[in-house]
Amino acid sequence: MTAVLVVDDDTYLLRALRITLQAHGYDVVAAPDGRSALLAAQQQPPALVILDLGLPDMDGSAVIRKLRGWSSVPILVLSARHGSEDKVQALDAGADDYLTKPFGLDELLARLRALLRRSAEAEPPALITTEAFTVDLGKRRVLRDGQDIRLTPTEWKMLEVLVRNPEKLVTQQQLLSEVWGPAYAKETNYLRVYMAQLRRKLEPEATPRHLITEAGIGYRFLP
Amino acid sequence: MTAVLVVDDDTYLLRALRITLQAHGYDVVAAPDGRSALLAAQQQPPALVILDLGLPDMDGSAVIRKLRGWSSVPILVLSARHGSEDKVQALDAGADDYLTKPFGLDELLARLRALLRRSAEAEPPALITTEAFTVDLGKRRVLRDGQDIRLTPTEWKMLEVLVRNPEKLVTQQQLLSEVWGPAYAKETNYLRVYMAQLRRKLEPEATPRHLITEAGIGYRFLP
DNA sequence: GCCCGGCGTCAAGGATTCGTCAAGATCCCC
DNA sequence: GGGGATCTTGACGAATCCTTGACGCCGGGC
Repeated sequence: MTAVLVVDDDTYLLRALRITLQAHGYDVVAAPDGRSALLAAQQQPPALVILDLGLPDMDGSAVIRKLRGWSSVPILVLSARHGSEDKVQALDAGADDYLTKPFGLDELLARLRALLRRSAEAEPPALITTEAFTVDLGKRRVLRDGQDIRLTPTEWKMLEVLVRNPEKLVTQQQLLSEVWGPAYAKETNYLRVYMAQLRRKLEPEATPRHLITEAGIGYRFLP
Repeated sequence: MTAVLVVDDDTYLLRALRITLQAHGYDVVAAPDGRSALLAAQQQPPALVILDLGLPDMDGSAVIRKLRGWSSVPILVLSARHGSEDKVQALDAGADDYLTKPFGLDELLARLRALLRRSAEAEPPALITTEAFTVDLGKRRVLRDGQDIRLTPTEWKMLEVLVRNPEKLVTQQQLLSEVWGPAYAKETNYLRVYMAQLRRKLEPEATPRHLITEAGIGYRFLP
Protein backbone atom coordinates (compact mmCIF):
# COMPACT_ATOMS: atom_id res chain seq x y z
CA MET A 1 0.00 0.00 0.00
CA THR A 2 1.10 3.56 -0.64
CA ALA A 3 2.43 5.16 2.53
CA VAL A 4 1.86 8.88 3.11
CA LEU A 5 3.57 10.78 5.89
CA VAL A 6 1.41 13.65 7.16
CA VAL A 7 3.24 16.29 9.18
CA ASP A 8 0.87 18.64 11.00
CA ASP A 9 0.22 19.81 14.54
CA ASP A 10 -3.42 20.64 13.89
CA THR A 11 -5.19 17.67 15.47
CA TYR A 12 -8.44 18.33 13.74
CA LEU A 13 -6.95 18.63 10.27
CA LEU A 14 -4.80 15.60 10.92
CA ARG A 15 -7.87 13.52 11.74
CA ALA A 16 -9.68 14.70 8.63
CA LEU A 17 -6.68 13.92 6.44
CA ARG A 18 -6.16 10.52 7.98
CA ILE A 19 -9.77 9.51 7.43
CA THR A 20 -9.89 10.82 3.86
CA LEU A 21 -6.57 9.35 2.82
CA GLN A 22 -7.28 5.98 4.34
CA ALA A 23 -10.67 5.94 2.63
CA HIS A 24 -8.82 6.35 -0.66
CA GLY A 25 -6.48 3.49 -0.03
CA TYR A 26 -3.44 5.24 1.39
CA ASP A 27 -1.48 4.14 4.41
CA VAL A 28 -1.14 7.11 6.75
CA VAL A 29 1.72 7.84 9.13
CA ALA A 30 1.37 11.01 11.20
CA ALA A 31 3.94 13.28 12.83
CA PRO A 32 3.14 16.39 14.88
CA ASP A 33 6.45 18.24 14.42
CA GLY A 34 9.57 18.47 12.30
CA ARG A 35 11.84 16.28 14.38
CA SER A 36 9.48 13.35 14.61
CA ALA A 37 8.69 13.78 10.91
CA LEU A 38 12.34 13.41 9.91
CA LEU A 39 12.66 10.44 12.20
CA ALA A 40 9.56 8.76 10.81
CA ALA A 41 10.66 9.40 7.22
CA GLN A 42 13.93 7.70 7.98
CA GLN A 43 12.51 4.68 9.77
CA GLN A 44 9.75 3.85 7.31
CA PRO A 45 10.29 5.80 4.08
CA PRO A 46 6.92 6.97 2.72
CA ALA A 47 5.93 7.33 -0.93
CA LEU A 48 4.91 10.93 -0.33
CA VAL A 49 5.06 13.60 2.38
CA ILE A 50 2.34 16.13 3.20
CA LEU A 51 3.95 18.89 5.22
CA ASP A 52 2.33 21.78 7.06
CA LEU A 53 4.66 24.77 7.15
CA GLY A 54 3.45 25.97 10.53
CA LEU A 55 5.26 23.56 12.81
CA PRO A 56 5.92 24.15 16.50
CA ASP A 57 9.58 23.15 16.61
CA MET A 58 11.26 24.27 13.40
CA ASP A 59 10.86 26.17 10.15
CA GLY A 60 9.09 24.30 7.40
CA SER A 61 11.73 25.04 4.76
CA ALA A 62 14.36 23.68 7.12
CA VAL A 63 12.46 20.41 7.34
CA ILE A 64 12.34 20.23 3.55
CA ARG A 65 16.05 20.87 3.20
CA LYS A 66 16.94 18.28 5.79
CA LEU A 67 14.70 15.73 4.18
CA ARG A 68 16.21 16.50 0.78
CA GLY A 69 19.61 15.82 2.28
CA TRP A 70 19.00 12.10 1.98
CA SER A 71 15.60 11.53 0.34
CA SER A 72 13.94 12.41 -2.94
CA VAL A 73 10.40 11.62 -1.83
CA PRO A 74 7.73 13.96 -3.30
CA ILE A 75 6.75 16.70 -0.84
CA LEU A 76 3.42 18.51 -0.87
CA VAL A 77 3.38 21.60 1.33
CA LEU A 78 0.34 22.99 3.15
CA SER A 79 0.18 26.51 4.49
CA ALA A 80 -2.25 29.10 5.77
CA ARG A 81 -0.19 31.97 4.39
CA HIS A 82 -1.26 33.46 1.09
CA GLY A 83 1.96 35.36 0.50
CA SER A 84 4.04 34.12 -2.37
CA GLU A 85 7.36 34.38 -0.53
CA ASP A 86 6.64 31.31 1.53
CA LYS A 87 5.68 29.40 -1.57
CA VAL A 88 8.83 30.36 -3.44
CA GLN A 89 10.96 29.57 -0.42
CA ALA A 90 9.39 26.16 0.13
CA LEU A 91 9.45 25.18 -3.55
CA ASP A 92 13.05 26.22 -3.98
CA ALA A 93 13.99 24.34 -0.83
CA GLY A 94 12.90 21.21 -2.65
CA ALA A 95 9.13 20.91 -2.27
CA ASP A 96 7.17 19.67 -5.27
CA ASP A 97 3.78 21.29 -4.71
CA TYR A 98 2.14 23.90 -2.51
CA LEU A 99 -1.45 24.15 -1.35
CA THR A 100 -2.97 27.11 0.50
CA LYS A 101 -5.52 26.61 3.26
CA PRO A 102 -8.39 26.29 3.04
CA PHE A 103 -8.31 23.73 0.30
CA GLY A 104 -10.70 21.14 -1.08
CA LEU A 105 -9.95 17.57 -0.18
CA ASP A 106 -10.64 16.45 -3.72
CA GLU A 107 -8.04 18.91 -4.99
CA LEU A 108 -5.56 17.62 -2.46
CA LEU A 109 -6.20 14.08 -3.63
CA ALA A 110 -5.82 15.08 -7.27
CA ARG A 111 -2.50 16.81 -6.64
CA LEU A 112 -1.39 13.82 -4.65
CA ARG A 113 -2.20 11.52 -7.56
CA ALA A 114 -0.30 13.79 -9.95
CA LEU A 115 2.78 13.74 -7.72
CA LEU A 116 2.70 9.99 -7.25
CA ARG A 117 2.24 9.47 -10.98
CA ARG A 118 5.37 11.49 -11.62
CA SER A 119 7.50 9.72 -9.07
CA ALA A 120 6.33 6.35 -10.36
CA GLU A 121 7.63 7.26 -13.80
CA ALA A 122 10.97 8.31 -12.48
CA GLU A 123 11.30 5.12 -10.47
CA PRO A 124 12.50 2.27 -12.75
CA PRO A 125 16.27 2.65 -12.78
CA ALA A 126 16.43 2.61 -9.02
CA LEU A 127 19.06 -0.10 -8.72
CA ILE A 128 22.47 0.23 -10.35
CA THR A 129 24.92 -2.62 -9.99
CA THR A 130 28.62 -2.91 -10.69
CA GLU A 131 31.11 -5.66 -9.98
CA ALA A 132 32.17 -3.92 -6.84
CA PHE A 133 29.07 -2.28 -5.39
CA THR A 134 25.33 -1.69 -5.79
CA VAL A 135 23.60 1.67 -5.59
CA ASP A 136 19.95 1.80 -4.53
CA LEU A 137 18.75 5.21 -5.61
CA GLY A 138 15.29 4.71 -4.17
CA LYS A 139 16.44 3.81 -0.69
CA ARG A 140 19.55 5.95 -0.86
CA ARG A 141 21.86 3.12 0.04
CA VAL A 142 25.06 1.62 -1.25
CA LEU A 143 25.88 -2.03 -0.77
CA ARG A 144 29.28 -3.66 -1.06
CA ASP A 145 29.75 -7.36 -0.33
CA GLY A 146 26.32 -7.37 1.30
CA GLN A 147 27.37 -4.69 3.75
CA ASP A 148 25.89 -1.27 3.35
CA ILE A 149 28.38 1.56 3.12
CA ARG A 150 27.96 4.74 5.12
CA LEU A 151 28.08 7.83 2.93
CA THR A 152 27.89 11.43 4.06
CA PRO A 153 25.19 13.61 2.42
CA THR A 154 27.71 15.26 0.11
CA GLU A 155 29.31 11.98 -0.86
CA TRP A 156 25.89 10.61 -1.69
CA LYS A 157 24.79 13.55 -3.81
CA MET A 158 27.96 13.36 -5.81
CA LEU A 159 27.62 9.62 -6.34
CA GLU A 160 23.98 10.07 -7.27
CA VAL A 161 24.72 12.62 -9.99
CA LEU A 162 27.34 10.34 -11.49
CA VAL A 163 25.25 7.19 -11.24
CA ARG A 164 22.20 8.84 -12.79
CA ASN A 165 24.32 9.47 -15.87
CA PRO A 166 25.90 6.09 -16.48
CA GLU A 167 28.83 6.05 -18.91
CA LYS A 168 28.28 9.74 -19.48
CA LEU A 169 30.91 12.32 -18.85
CA VAL A 170 29.82 14.70 -16.12
CA THR A 171 31.49 18.07 -16.23
CA GLN A 172 33.20 19.49 -13.17
CA GLN A 173 30.89 22.50 -13.34
CA GLN A 174 27.88 20.23 -13.63
CA LEU A 175 28.91 18.25 -10.56
CA LEU A 176 29.75 21.31 -8.52
CA SER A 177 26.55 23.13 -9.36
CA GLU A 178 24.36 20.09 -8.70
CA VAL A 179 25.98 19.18 -5.40
CA TRP A 180 27.14 22.48 -3.93
CA GLY A 181 25.19 25.03 -5.98
CA PRO A 182 25.97 27.19 -9.01
CA ALA A 183 28.09 29.58 -6.95
CA TYR A 184 30.75 26.91 -6.35
CA ALA A 185 31.62 26.32 -10.01
CA LYS A 186 35.28 27.13 -9.38
CA GLU A 187 35.93 24.98 -6.34
CA THR A 188 37.36 21.96 -8.14
CA ASN A 189 39.19 21.18 -4.94
CA TYR A 190 36.02 19.76 -3.46
CA LEU A 191 35.68 17.30 -6.30
CA ARG A 192 39.13 15.88 -5.72
CA VAL A 193 38.61 15.52 -1.99
CA TYR A 194 35.21 13.84 -2.23
CA MET A 195 36.09 11.70 -5.21
CA ALA A 196 38.97 10.32 -3.19
CA GLN A 197 36.63 9.53 -0.29
CA LEU A 198 34.12 7.85 -2.59
CA ARG A 199 36.81 5.74 -4.19
CA ARG A 200 38.21 4.77 -0.82
CA LYS A 201 34.77 3.56 0.22
CA LEU A 202 33.63 1.97 -3.03
CA GLU A 203 36.55 0.95 -5.23
CA PRO A 204 38.10 -2.34 -4.12
CA GLU A 205 41.32 -1.95 -6.08
CA ALA A 206 43.86 0.82 -6.14
CA THR A 207 43.14 1.81 -9.73
CA PRO A 208 39.57 3.06 -10.15
CA ARG A 209 37.38 0.96 -12.44
CA HIS A 210 34.00 2.61 -12.00
CA LEU A 211 34.68 6.18 -10.98
CA ILE A 212 36.87 7.44 -13.78
CA THR A 213 38.45 10.86 -13.97
CA GLU A 214 38.70 12.67 -17.26
CA ALA A 215 41.53 15.08 -16.73
CA GLY A 216 40.60 18.68 -17.32
CA ILE A 217 36.93 17.98 -17.92
CA GLY A 218 35.18 15.99 -15.23
CA TYR A 219 34.32 12.46 -14.12
CA ARG A 220 32.50 9.43 -15.44
CA PHE A 221 30.71 6.45 -13.87
CA LEU A 222 31.10 3.04 -15.54
CA PRO A 223 28.86 0.17 -14.35
CA MET B 1 18.48 26.64 -23.35
CA THR B 2 15.32 25.37 -21.67
CA ALA B 3 12.34 25.65 -24.01
CA VAL B 4 8.91 26.44 -22.54
CA LEU B 5 5.71 26.18 -24.58
CA VAL B 6 3.11 28.73 -23.42
CA VAL B 7 -0.45 28.03 -24.54
CA ASP B 8 -2.78 30.98 -23.98
CA ASP B 9 -5.11 33.16 -26.02
CA ASP B 10 -4.80 36.12 -23.69
CA THR B 11 -2.41 38.36 -25.60
CA TYR B 12 -1.60 40.49 -22.62
CA LEU B 13 -0.76 37.61 -20.30
CA LEU B 14 1.20 35.95 -23.07
CA ARG B 15 3.37 39.03 -23.45
CA ALA B 16 3.99 39.26 -19.73
CA LEU B 17 4.90 35.59 -19.51
CA ARG B 18 7.20 35.77 -22.51
CA ILE B 19 9.11 38.72 -21.10
CA THR B 20 9.41 37.26 -17.61
CA LEU B 21 10.42 33.80 -18.77
CA GLN B 22 12.97 35.08 -21.25
CA ALA B 23 14.41 37.33 -18.58
CA HIS B 24 15.00 34.20 -16.49
CA GLY B 25 16.80 32.38 -19.24
CA TYR B 26 14.01 30.32 -20.75
CA ASP B 27 13.32 29.95 -24.44
CA VAL B 28 9.64 30.74 -25.07
CA VAL B 29 7.41 29.28 -27.76
CA ALA B 30 3.82 30.54 -27.82
CA ALA B 31 0.60 28.98 -29.10
CA PRO B 32 -2.83 30.68 -29.00
CA ASP B 33 -5.00 27.53 -29.08
CA GLY B 34 -5.03 23.79 -28.50
CA ARG B 35 -4.41 22.69 -32.06
CA SER B 36 -1.38 24.86 -32.64
CA ALA B 37 -0.12 23.90 -29.18
CA LEU B 38 -0.14 20.20 -29.99
CA LEU B 39 1.51 20.92 -33.31
CA ALA B 40 4.20 23.07 -31.73
CA ALA B 41 4.86 20.47 -29.01
CA GLN B 42 5.40 17.88 -31.70
CA GLN B 43 7.60 19.93 -33.97
CA GLN B 44 9.94 21.30 -31.32
CA PRO B 45 9.44 19.39 -28.08
CA PRO B 46 9.68 21.79 -25.12
CA ALA B 47 11.05 21.01 -21.67
CA LEU B 48 7.81 22.21 -20.07
CA VAL B 49 4.30 23.32 -21.07
CA ILE B 50 2.31 26.15 -19.49
CA LEU B 51 -1.32 25.64 -20.48
CA ASP B 52 -4.28 27.94 -19.98
CA LEU B 53 -7.48 25.94 -19.60
CA GLY B 54 -9.67 28.56 -21.29
CA LEU B 55 -8.83 27.91 -24.91
CA PRO B 56 -11.00 28.97 -27.85
CA ASP B 57 -10.95 25.74 -29.82
CA MET B 58 -10.96 22.82 -27.41
CA ASP B 59 -11.24 21.76 -23.79
CA GLY B 60 -8.08 22.10 -21.73
CA SER B 61 -8.25 18.58 -20.32
CA ALA B 62 -8.54 17.23 -23.85
CA VAL B 63 -5.33 18.99 -24.80
CA ILE B 64 -3.60 17.42 -21.80
CA ARG B 65 -4.83 13.93 -22.65
CA LYS B 66 -3.75 14.24 -26.29
CA LEU B 67 -0.36 15.50 -25.25
CA ARG B 68 0.02 12.67 -22.78
CA GLY B 69 -0.66 10.25 -25.59
CA TRP B 70 2.90 10.60 -26.81
CA SER B 71 4.75 12.93 -24.48
CA SER B 72 5.62 13.00 -20.78
CA VAL B 73 6.62 16.64 -20.71
CA PRO B 74 5.70 18.41 -17.43
CA ILE B 75 2.47 20.42 -17.76
CA LEU B 76 1.60 23.41 -15.59
CA VAL B 77 -2.04 24.47 -15.91
CA LEU B 78 -3.36 28.02 -15.53
CA SER B 79 -7.01 28.82 -14.96
CA ALA B 80 -9.31 31.59 -13.83
CA ARG B 81 -11.77 29.17 -12.27
CA HIS B 82 -11.61 28.69 -8.56
CA GLY B 83 -13.74 25.62 -8.55
CA SER B 84 -11.96 22.45 -7.58
CA GLU B 85 -13.63 20.30 -10.23
CA ASP B 86 -11.52 21.80 -13.00
CA LYS B 87 -8.38 21.27 -10.99
CA VAL B 88 -9.17 17.65 -10.27
CA GLN B 89 -10.08 17.05 -13.88
CA ALA B 90 -6.92 18.65 -15.24
CA LEU B 91 -4.61 16.96 -12.76
CA ASP B 92 -6.15 13.56 -13.36
CA ALA B 93 -5.90 14.09 -17.10
CA GLY B 94 -2.16 14.20 -16.64
CA ALA B 95 -1.24 17.74 -15.62
CA ASP B 96 1.52 18.12 -13.03
CA ASP B 97 0.58 21.40 -11.40
CA TYR B 98 -2.26 23.88 -11.31
CA LEU B 99 -2.19 27.62 -10.72
CA THR B 100 -5.25 29.84 -10.26
CA LYS B 101 -5.37 33.36 -11.69
CA PRO B 102 -4.40 35.82 -10.51
CA PHE B 103 -1.02 34.45 -9.52
CA GLY B 104 2.35 35.93 -8.64
CA LEU B 105 5.05 35.59 -11.27
CA ASP B 106 7.61 34.58 -8.67
CA GLU B 107 5.36 31.76 -7.57
CA LEU B 108 4.95 30.64 -11.16
CA LEU B 109 8.72 30.66 -11.57
CA ALA B 110 9.19 28.70 -8.37
CA ARG B 111 6.68 26.04 -9.41
CA LEU B 112 8.30 25.92 -12.80
CA ARG B 113 11.69 25.29 -11.20
CA ALA B 114 10.19 22.55 -9.03
CA LEU B 115 8.70 20.83 -12.07
CA LEU B 116 11.87 21.05 -14.13
CA ARG B 117 13.90 19.76 -11.22
CA ARG B 118 11.75 16.66 -11.23
CA SER B 119 12.10 15.91 -14.90
CA ALA B 120 15.73 14.99 -15.20
CA GLU B 121 15.61 13.53 -18.65
CA ALA B 122 18.00 11.86 -21.02
CA GLU B 123 19.25 13.49 -24.17
CA PRO B 124 19.12 12.01 -27.64
CA PRO B 125 21.87 9.48 -28.32
CA ALA B 126 23.65 11.33 -31.17
CA LEU B 127 25.81 8.41 -32.22
CA ILE B 128 28.22 8.57 -35.13
CA THR B 129 29.55 5.26 -36.33
CA THR B 130 32.33 4.24 -38.68
CA GLU B 131 33.85 0.86 -39.49
CA ALA B 132 36.62 1.45 -37.03
CA PHE B 133 35.10 3.43 -34.16
CA THR B 134 31.94 5.00 -32.72
CA VAL B 135 31.62 8.53 -31.38
CA ASP B 136 28.99 9.21 -28.72
CA LEU B 137 28.56 12.97 -28.64
CA GLY B 138 26.01 12.89 -25.80
CA LYS B 139 28.20 10.88 -23.45
CA ARG B 140 31.37 12.40 -24.75
CA ARG B 141 32.88 9.03 -25.48
CA VAL B 142 34.65 7.12 -28.24
CA LEU B 143 34.40 3.35 -28.61
CA ARG B 144 36.64 1.06 -30.62
CA ASP B 145 36.09 -2.70 -30.58
CA GLY B 146 33.85 -2.25 -27.55
CA GLN B 147 36.67 -0.61 -25.60
CA ASP B 148 36.40 3.04 -24.86
CA ILE B 149 39.26 5.17 -26.03
CA ARG B 150 40.62 7.81 -23.74
CA LEU B 151 40.98 11.22 -25.35
CA THR B 152 42.46 14.38 -23.93
CA PRO B 153 40.26 17.50 -23.90
CA THR B 154 41.97 18.97 -26.96
CA GLU B 155 41.84 15.71 -28.87
CA TRP B 156 38.14 15.46 -28.13
CA LYS B 157 37.33 19.01 -29.20
CA MET B 158 39.11 18.50 -32.46
CA LEU B 159 37.35 15.20 -33.15
CA GLU B 160 34.02 16.76 -32.22
CA VAL B 161 34.39 19.59 -34.73
CA LEU B 162 35.25 17.15 -37.48
CA VAL B 163 32.52 14.67 -36.61
CA ARG B 164 29.85 17.35 -36.44
CA ASN B 165 30.64 18.13 -40.08
CA PRO B 166 30.66 14.68 -41.67
CA GLU B 167 32.15 14.48 -45.16
CA LYS B 168 32.60 18.22 -45.13
CA LEU B 169 35.93 19.92 -45.51
CA VAL B 170 36.94 21.75 -42.33
CA THR B 171 39.60 24.35 -42.94
CA GLN B 172 42.65 24.67 -40.75
CA GLN B 173 41.56 28.11 -39.59
CA GLN B 174 38.14 26.79 -38.67
CA LEU B 175 39.61 23.96 -36.61
CA LEU B 176 42.16 26.15 -34.90
CA SER B 177 39.69 28.85 -33.98
CA GLU B 178 37.09 26.39 -32.69
CA VAL B 179 39.50 24.36 -30.60
CA TRP B 180 42.18 26.81 -29.51
CA GLY B 181 40.50 30.17 -30.15
CA PRO B 182 40.66 32.74 -32.93
CA ALA B 183 44.11 33.94 -31.85
CA TYR B 184 45.75 30.65 -32.83
CA ALA B 185 44.83 30.73 -36.53
CA LYS B 186 48.49 30.45 -37.55
CA GLU B 187 49.55 27.53 -35.39
CA THR B 188 49.05 24.79 -37.94
CA ASN B 189 51.65 22.84 -36.04
CA TYR B 190 49.07 21.95 -33.41
CA LEU B 191 46.85 20.40 -36.03
CA ARG B 192 49.56 18.06 -37.21
CA VAL B 193 50.48 16.98 -33.71
CA TYR B 194 46.93 16.31 -32.56
CA MET B 195 45.76 14.78 -35.80
CA ALA B 196 48.60 12.30 -35.47
CA GLN B 197 47.50 11.43 -31.92
CA LEU B 198 43.88 11.02 -33.00
CA ARG B 199 44.86 8.73 -35.84
CA ARG B 200 47.07 6.64 -33.62
CA LYS B 201 44.17 6.17 -31.23
CA LEU B 202 41.36 5.72 -33.74
CA GLU B 203 42.61 4.56 -37.12
CA PRO B 204 43.33 0.82 -37.20
CA GLU B 205 45.44 0.88 -40.36
CA ALA B 206 48.47 2.89 -41.28
CA THR B 207 46.71 4.84 -44.02
CA PRO B 208 43.87 6.96 -42.63
CA ARG B 209 40.39 6.07 -43.86
CA HIS B 210 38.22 8.35 -41.75
CA LEU B 211 40.40 11.29 -40.80
CA ILE B 212 41.54 12.58 -44.17
CA THR B 213 43.93 15.46 -44.74
CA GLU B 214 43.34 17.84 -47.60
CA ALA B 215 46.79 19.24 -48.25
CA GLY B 216 47.02 22.96 -47.92
CA ILE B 217 43.37 23.39 -46.91
CA GLY B 218 42.31 21.38 -43.90
CA TYR B 219 40.82 18.04 -42.82
CA ARG B 220 37.75 15.95 -43.48
CA PHE B 221 35.88 13.24 -41.57
CA LEU B 222 34.44 10.29 -43.52
CA PRO B 223 32.04 7.92 -41.69
C1' DG C 1 67.69 15.84 -60.69
C1' DC C 2 67.21 19.49 -57.33
C1' DC C 3 64.70 22.70 -54.44
C1' DC C 4 61.04 23.67 -51.33
C1' DG C 5 56.77 23.94 -48.82
C1' DG C 6 53.50 21.23 -46.40
C1' DC C 7 52.89 17.18 -43.66
C1' DG C 8 53.85 13.38 -40.17
C1' DT C 9 56.69 12.01 -36.30
C1' DC C 10 59.07 12.29 -32.02
C1' DA C 11 60.55 13.76 -27.58
C1' DA C 12 61.65 17.07 -24.06
C1' DG C 13 60.21 21.01 -21.13
C1' DG C 14 56.94 23.55 -18.89
C1' DA C 15 52.31 24.29 -17.39
C1' DT C 16 48.04 22.37 -15.49
C1' DT C 17 45.57 19.35 -13.19
C1' DC C 18 45.01 15.43 -9.96
C1' DG C 19 45.40 12.61 -5.77
C1' DT C 20 46.53 12.83 -1.07
C1' DC C 21 46.90 14.34 3.51
C1' DA C 22 46.00 16.80 7.53
C1' DA C 23 44.69 20.61 10.10
C1' DG C 24 41.08 23.91 11.26
C1' DA C 25 36.10 25.36 10.94
C1' DT C 26 31.45 24.17 11.16
C1' DC C 27 27.39 21.73 11.96
C1' DC C 28 24.52 18.68 14.60
C1' DC C 29 22.89 15.63 18.12
C1' DC C 30 22.92 14.62 22.85
C1' DG D 1 27.90 23.21 26.17
C1' DG D 2 30.56 19.04 24.74
C1' DG D 3 31.89 15.61 21.39
C1' DG D 4 31.62 13.45 17.00
C1' DA D 5 30.85 13.62 12.31
C1' DT D 6 31.14 16.37 8.37
C1' DC D 7 32.67 20.02 5.60
C1' DT D 8 36.26 23.48 4.12
C1' DT D 9 40.91 24.93 3.09
C1' DG D 10 45.72 24.84 1.95
C1' DA D 11 49.87 22.58 0.56
C1' DC D 12 52.69 19.06 -1.66
C1' DG D 13 54.54 15.54 -5.07
C1' DA D 14 52.75 12.85 -8.97
C1' DA D 15 50.46 12.28 -13.12
C1' DT D 16 48.69 14.14 -17.19
C1' DC D 17 48.44 17.34 -20.80
C1' DC D 18 49.99 21.12 -23.82
C1' DT D 19 53.50 23.48 -26.20
C1' DT D 20 57.56 23.83 -28.87
C1' DG D 21 61.28 22.77 -31.79
C1' DA D 22 63.78 19.65 -34.70
C1' DC D 23 63.96 16.19 -38.22
C1' DG D 24 62.69 13.32 -42.27
C1' DC D 25 59.40 12.23 -45.84
C1' DC D 26 56.75 13.16 -49.89
C1' DG D 27 55.18 15.53 -54.09
C1' DG D 28 55.05 19.37 -57.23
C1' DG D 29 57.54 22.95 -59.72
C1' DC D 30 61.68 24.39 -61.99
